[in-house]
Amino acid sequence: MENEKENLFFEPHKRGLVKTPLKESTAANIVLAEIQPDFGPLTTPTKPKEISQGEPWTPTANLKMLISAVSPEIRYRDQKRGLFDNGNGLPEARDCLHEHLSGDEYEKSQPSRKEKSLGLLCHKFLARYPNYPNPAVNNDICLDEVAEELNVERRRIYDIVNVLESLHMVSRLAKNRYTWHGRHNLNQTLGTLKSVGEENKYAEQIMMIKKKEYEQEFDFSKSYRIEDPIIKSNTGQNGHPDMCFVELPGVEFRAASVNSRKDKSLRVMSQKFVMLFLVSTPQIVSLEVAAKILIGEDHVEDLDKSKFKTKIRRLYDIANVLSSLDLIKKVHVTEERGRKPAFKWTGPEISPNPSGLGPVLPFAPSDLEGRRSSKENCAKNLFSARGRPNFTRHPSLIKLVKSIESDRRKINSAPTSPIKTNKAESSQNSVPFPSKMAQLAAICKMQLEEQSSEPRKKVKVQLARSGHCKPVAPLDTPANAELEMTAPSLIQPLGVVPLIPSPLPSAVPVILPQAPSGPSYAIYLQPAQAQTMTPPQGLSPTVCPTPSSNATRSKGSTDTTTENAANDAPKSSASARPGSLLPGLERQGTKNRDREPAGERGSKRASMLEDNGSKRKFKEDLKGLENVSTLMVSPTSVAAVPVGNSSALTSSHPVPVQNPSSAVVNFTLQHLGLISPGMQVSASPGPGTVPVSPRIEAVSVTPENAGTQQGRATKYDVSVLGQNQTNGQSVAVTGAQQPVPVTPKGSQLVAESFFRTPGGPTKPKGSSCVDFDGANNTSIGTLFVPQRKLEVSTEDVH
DNA sequence: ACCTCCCGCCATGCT
DNA sequence: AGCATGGCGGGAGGT
Repeated sequence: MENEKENLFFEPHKRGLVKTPLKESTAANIVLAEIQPDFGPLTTPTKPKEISQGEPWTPTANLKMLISAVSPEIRYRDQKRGLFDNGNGLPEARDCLHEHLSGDEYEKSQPSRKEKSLGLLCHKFLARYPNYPNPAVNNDICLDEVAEELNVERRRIYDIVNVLESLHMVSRLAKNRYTWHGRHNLNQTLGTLKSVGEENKYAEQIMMIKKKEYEQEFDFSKSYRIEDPIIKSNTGQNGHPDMCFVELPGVEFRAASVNSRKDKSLRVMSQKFVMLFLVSTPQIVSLEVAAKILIGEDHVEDLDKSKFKTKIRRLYDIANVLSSLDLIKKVHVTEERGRKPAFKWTGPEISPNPSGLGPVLPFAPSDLEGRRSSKENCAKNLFSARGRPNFTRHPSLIKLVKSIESDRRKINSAPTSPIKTNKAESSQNSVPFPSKMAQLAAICKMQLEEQSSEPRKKVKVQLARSGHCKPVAPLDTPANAELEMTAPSLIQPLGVVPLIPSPLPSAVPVILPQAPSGPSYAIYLQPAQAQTMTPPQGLSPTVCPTPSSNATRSKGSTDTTTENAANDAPKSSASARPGSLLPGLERQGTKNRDREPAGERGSKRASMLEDNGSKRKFKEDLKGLENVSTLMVSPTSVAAVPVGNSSALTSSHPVPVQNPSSAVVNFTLQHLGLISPGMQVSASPGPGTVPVSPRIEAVSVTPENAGTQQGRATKYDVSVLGQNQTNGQSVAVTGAQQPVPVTPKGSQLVAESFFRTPGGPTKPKGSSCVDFDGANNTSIGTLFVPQRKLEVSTEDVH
């Protein structure tokens, strides 16, 4: 992680490949990762120690040292590592060592549970490979070797690889062999997942669950049950396709065995989990909700507690890997029920790349190439699957894929690399260290960044500005940026949020045509399901935006204020892939991310507002809301256009849905009391647009591993509900995310935050937020929700 | 006591 | 049969 830079174009662990005895490898040593690029293939593995500790020259290394100095835990770990290094993986050696130790000592020498965590292991694993591998090089991964080198059971490697596979960061080549793709396809994959998530109406589902919860809450007599009629109905009827696995051509599973595998549950779960983040507005997803949704999709019938528990366990596994990838980070959402573990998306903001609008990040030359041809391929086999989700592809496809890949390699050889160098920074975040250290780490990081990436930052800022100008916030993402450049016309104003539930064009699975530049994705559906998919029907009407949130709010209001969330977004994202080709772009994405919270902040305040309306009343309100929602916004549509993604709109909906009428919407909202009279939701992103976020529930998000993300403690109020609120989304789309045209100030802020945020010591709760981007800084308006008044303000609260 | 999630049994399915 | 995969959930470490 930390040193990805170095890894950039090195062949992924050749050493491993050629190396004979794995044992020598330094499993432990690699911990944070730094792999020296040049281990010769045949050379014996260099001692990890050298590697890991001798990185002084790297900024990362410095950071580590600092952290280590400060953190006993880390130091301890390092020490252990040292031990191992000495023993160098030879079990015998280690044992001997242990023999000399007293029980106590022995214990200490034993890696603690934490040190064996999947997250850490994943970091080690990732450290072995460059984020953006040179396709020309051999990027094969031998699971056995990796397992040995990392000193873990192969089973654990599967856990990691399966998740990576779900993101197309690796693809299976053959038994025991995978190919490392790194992040080349990541954005594209995420875009696809987002599209699929939208189609699946995950946003709606989340809302429903939330709603249910609220209702239950108020209904004391009811005990909390996982099984929900709603869910069931959703899954069953709403055509929720039980999509199995979204593949990216060229990266698909090649081994028949794998393809045939029953469910690929971990992989599928991982994708779905990611989808949830991508479609929810505050990109925060609680494990509980995620588990319910995932279960719901599968077999609602069997929902039971044990299943739920199991699901949660799996989600933790997945979350650990995703966290290592810096795509999410753990937070806590405080609701009436108390603190609930949740995860916040910290990955790049992405725009759906469904039908063809370009993939999110077409930049990489390599990708372009692959994409080109992939489209065709995909389509064909999609349907191969018959009874069960079949991942098997037609032979011809395989050939295609191969050829594509070879092309890709040729093409890619030089490409991307240069810029990527910075990634190290981002990865650093991932290293888990005590939250206490987080700040320190953040600071260090900041410093490092400043030192190393000044130029880049500037770039980022610039991009950000441009992004602001863009109508839709999401556009800020790299992808968007690209879009903008290439096809400005495509971009739609925020207002464009489709209020009309549009039947998903893509209903049938299948292939998501890529933009010209991008490859298409094939979604394998169960045959039966595929059919179902089409009608968005059932659910949409029901969706009730916020009601539940309100409820929550009341109770939760108390908590609400409290938290700080880390908004590391700016930093994390920025740092995340410094090296990437699209540094600037990515950062923008980050910005967007940051922005999102803005709306939430408002909600927080709202939370403060007290309502305490009677439950009954609340319910009534809910009902009203529901109706409204039905009337005005289809969840689906909302979901589809999460953050005002122009691309999404265009692509997903063949016919750009025009906002029926912002006036109508406003009227409705006002009428319902969802927004204050003064407020306006405008269809087009413009100044004055009011981002209204229905999420009433003010939830505070507390970043958990500050360490990972550089924990800056910034206050970040998030309404949990926001995740799903349809309404919220719809409304939010309008304004919140897309701040008005960028004001100079805004941009400045951005820049500022960019630099400052990370390092900033914890801000007192109240403070803050400045980190978000300028866009947020404007207070937009107040949203009234039944009983509660939500203040939607993007501005910095203090 | 609850949250996390490691660990490894064992089913599944390919070779 | 043997091996690769990976579902699954008991139960233990952490807080």
